[in-house]
Amino acid sequence: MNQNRLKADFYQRDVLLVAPDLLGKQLVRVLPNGIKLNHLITEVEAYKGIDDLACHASKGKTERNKVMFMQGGLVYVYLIYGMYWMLNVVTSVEGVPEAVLIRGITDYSGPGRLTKHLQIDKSFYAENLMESSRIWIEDIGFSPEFTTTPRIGVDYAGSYWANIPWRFIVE
DNA sequence: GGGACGATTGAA
DNA sequence: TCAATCGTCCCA
Repeated sequence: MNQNRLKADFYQRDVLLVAPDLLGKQLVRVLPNGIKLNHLITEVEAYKGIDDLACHASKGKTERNKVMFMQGGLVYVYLIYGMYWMLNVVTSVEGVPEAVLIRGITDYSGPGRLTKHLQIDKSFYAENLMESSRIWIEDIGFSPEFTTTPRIGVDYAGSYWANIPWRFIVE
């Protein structure tokens, strides 16, 4: 089993290649009680490097975002508005801070709603998707059509970065 | 030590 | 339209 699990060669590419490629992939989460949850990824956003003013890495490396500077294939989670955990997948190679925010999966729309369903919290910070036994992503041979739009909730980044079409949504 | 703010959500 | 709710970051 798990021969379909995505590995380093998938994650350690440019975030603008990885983000749309994650659409239609299967996110697997094994809960503490052993229940296995499977959902297809339906919506993502790309956050790319220190120049992208909407990306947390644009303010330099901090305790919160340091995992973005590590190798692709790790998990970046952080708390937003004091109550929602955001699930991100780190991409590219060590030293290049990029990540994909998982904004939607089948049956659950919204980044805060899906992490609540999947029981994702701070304990997943820097979790390795290529080795973990409680969360990983599989290729089921599905590459859906998708559309792009500007990213959500990043108006503070200025018109250029707030309007660049780096949100990817399954049709 | 203090204060402002955020890659959201659901209810009014 | 707006409150909930708190870790992180920046300034003093």
